Amino acid sequence: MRTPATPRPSRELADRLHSAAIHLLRRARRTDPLTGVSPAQLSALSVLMSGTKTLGELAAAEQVRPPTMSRLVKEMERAGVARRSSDPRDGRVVRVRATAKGLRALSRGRAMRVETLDRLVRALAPAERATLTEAVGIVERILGQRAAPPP
Amino acid sequence: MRTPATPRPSRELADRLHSAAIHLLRRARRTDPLTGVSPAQLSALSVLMSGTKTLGELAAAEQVRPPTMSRLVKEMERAGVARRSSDPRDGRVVRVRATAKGLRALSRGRAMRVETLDRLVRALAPAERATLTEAVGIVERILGQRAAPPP
DNA sequence: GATATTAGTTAGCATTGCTAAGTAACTGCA
DNA sequence: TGCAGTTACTTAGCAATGCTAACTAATATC
Repeated sequence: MRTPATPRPSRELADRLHSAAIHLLRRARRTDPLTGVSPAQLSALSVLMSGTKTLGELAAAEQVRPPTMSRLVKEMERAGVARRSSDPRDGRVVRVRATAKGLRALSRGRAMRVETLDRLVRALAPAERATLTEAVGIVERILGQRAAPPP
Repeated sequence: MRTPATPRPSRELADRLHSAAIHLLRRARRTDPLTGVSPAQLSALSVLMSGTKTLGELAAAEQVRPPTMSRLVKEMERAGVARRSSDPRDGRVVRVRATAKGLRALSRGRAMRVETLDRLVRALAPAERATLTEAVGIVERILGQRAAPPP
């Protein structure tokens, strides 16, 4: 990799941000197998946490094609973590929602991931935590993540 | 999700950190297919960027079992992005290194990912960039990223 | 009512993960 | 030295998850 004659600070930051995100997630994911739910199912469940979605919406949220999601939902039903129902307004649409079992698995997996990260974050000095909190807010904002919290 | 009576600030930070990393990477990865190299190969190449690795080291770095890496390296050889050689000191060991073609693909893919993030970061105010830079440094540190190079 | 569009499914393929079991090379110790 | 155990990797075979192409059924359009 060649370093340009005039280094661009924002570019270097983007690079380090990228790398940090990769390594952070790699660390967090280690506990996932303990949920007994596969990674794709776990990820889909996280989308269903906010309520029922159509199969197409779920596929879009997961950045996956409809056939892939169709099969994944079938497996999730078989595993008892999701249920499908038909839309009374539009017979083409398949509505998908998480079961209690699915939500429990998601919650457990999430808790373990967060606990892993929390152990790292707890060790920080208050000022560092503040910096990190502020930075996370910035990242959420630039990704357009200000998802409105449910009332 | 139930909020505990006494919320733990570090736990909430860990949760947001987790979510931010997921969404950041999801965004960055969108350009990957343009490299013509599969995701697993691209990730393995990033490990090989720092030089030759044994197959076992590569598997460990990628958090994958040896058989999986064995086959991946075979595919990478077939695709012309990596080459294997034997270790003169230990006949059991397989050394793997990236080819020029592999490094080019990696570099291209990385550049596109970083460019995606850079576009987001460039829009920030200097103070926000500074905060983000500091935060990335903190994350790098708590993940213990100064992996000791082998002697 | 014929035609076009949309939502999902089915079929078939490629990639990538795993475990179990095998091979070859090295290590250690009587 | 020689044989047993360990280590590094490979092979074989299975499961999960991604895709495209082609299909069905329902709705929308004209």
